[in-house]
Amino acid sequence: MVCTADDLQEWKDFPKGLRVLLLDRDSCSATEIRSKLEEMEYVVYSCTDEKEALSAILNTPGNFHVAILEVCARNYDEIFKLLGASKDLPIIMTSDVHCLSTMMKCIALGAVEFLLKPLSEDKLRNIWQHVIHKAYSNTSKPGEESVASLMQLQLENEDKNGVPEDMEILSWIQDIVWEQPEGSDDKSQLNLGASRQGSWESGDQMNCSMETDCKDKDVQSKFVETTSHDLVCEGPIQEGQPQLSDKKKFGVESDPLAAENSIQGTGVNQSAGSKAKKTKVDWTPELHRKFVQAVEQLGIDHAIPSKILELMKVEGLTRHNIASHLQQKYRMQKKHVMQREENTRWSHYPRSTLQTNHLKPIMAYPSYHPNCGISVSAVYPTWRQTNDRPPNIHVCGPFGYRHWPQPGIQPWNSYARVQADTWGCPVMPPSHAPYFSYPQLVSASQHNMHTVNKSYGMPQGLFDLQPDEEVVDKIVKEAMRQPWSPLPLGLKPPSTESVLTELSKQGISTVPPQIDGSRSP
DNA sequence: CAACGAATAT
DNA sequence: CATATTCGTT
Repeated sequence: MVCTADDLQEWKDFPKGLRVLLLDRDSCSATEIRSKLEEMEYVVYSCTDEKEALSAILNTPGNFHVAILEVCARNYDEIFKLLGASKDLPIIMTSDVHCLSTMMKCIALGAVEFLLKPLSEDKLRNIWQHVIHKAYSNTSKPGEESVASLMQLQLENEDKNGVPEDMEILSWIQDIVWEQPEGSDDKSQLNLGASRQGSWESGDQMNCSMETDCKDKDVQSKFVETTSHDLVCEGPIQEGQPQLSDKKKFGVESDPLAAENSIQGTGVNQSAGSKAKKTKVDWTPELHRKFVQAVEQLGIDHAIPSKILELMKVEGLTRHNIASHLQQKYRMQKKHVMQREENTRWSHYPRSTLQTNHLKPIMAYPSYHPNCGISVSAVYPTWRQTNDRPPNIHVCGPFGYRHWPQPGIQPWNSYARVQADTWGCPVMPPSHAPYFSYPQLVSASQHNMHTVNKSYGMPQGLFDLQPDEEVVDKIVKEAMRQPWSPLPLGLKPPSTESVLTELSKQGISTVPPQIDGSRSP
């Protein structure tokens, strides 16, 4: 095979240096793609006709890690031969023609992904994932083993600062696995990855109708992701797609799939001419991620249902749905903040049981790096701070303590005009974080945190050191009675999720260990 | 009136 | 429980 799991393990700076075979008749487009790829430090071999590509693949097996092949009306047949010829090489098809059946055919024939042109950086950036997938799915079953190996990879990258625990790594992996830069069109990778070849039929069709309302059986497919925008969505939402006219060239019949981007569970409605999308919205992780992304994009201050709705571009979803979801999240956030609040008070004296043993005594004011705390927010990948917020923080009171009732600051449940953020983003000096907020894998149940963890594959576990429940409870209640009590202001360290997103946007796909600023030598 | 957030209902 | 629906405000 082209690239084995072992290769990957030893690969420094993966995916830099990944060798990409590029076939594009249009030299303009080829050049463009090439330069983008090269910016990401992929190594590109381009060719302009299929024969060349074919011989490159056949004669120098192992020379490429991944191929990007353009499909068009003219090379239609040859390209499929190419597809067939390269078993181990992950092949990404690309085209400027939006033709569903062609896409399907490509995928069915083994292409790992179909990217519609133009190929943005975002689309190209993650092509390495296919290499990984191929490599691991060839060695072992794609399931656990591969993840295990990945974990090992991560661990090896980790610079042994003792910070992350197994579970944390796991959640990294989860993050990585779940993390597709939104707005790009590449999420299909995951689906493909999960279900491997040929399963598109089930994958796609179910979007239409398969979802009968035999709910309650939670067996119901989670895979009704609302993701596959550009591939299939020709709904009203998307900007005009003139490409449709090209269909004929490819001999496609009328569009088989119509209401793609819609929420699942609409099976019921269909019959009635009107859209009676009354079915419950299932907030799948994917859907939720869209939501999250929308919120992030808007910035917490402006994340209101209608705007979120616009951004999510999910057909069938209503403002109410969003509002409801938002509310739920919001509440969750509030609750946590309050708890965390309390934790700051309780954390004056570091518990010995914590892995903070090797942390040195904390400085009262870590004026350095507001962001250095480890992800308190691991639990809240949701609310990324917006960058319009200056990095200097108002810390209330000395370390570990804040003057609690402090009049004159706005209520935390109104929209923040100042720094404080409505969502109650973490507000303590970053250096505190390690004391109480590691995503420890405490089984959340013992801490009454059940609401939080189970959803959306978020990293689990929160506050290791909780005072007795009733105490917390009491204080929480008190806090609720005094909404005017200000929260300390501060910055939230970016969530692992957003960090990873950002990194991947910058072409860094592995997680540098140093992002965890909390470790201490 | 529409959209919001909170409260309440399912 | 997760979502939907209702309610009072803006």
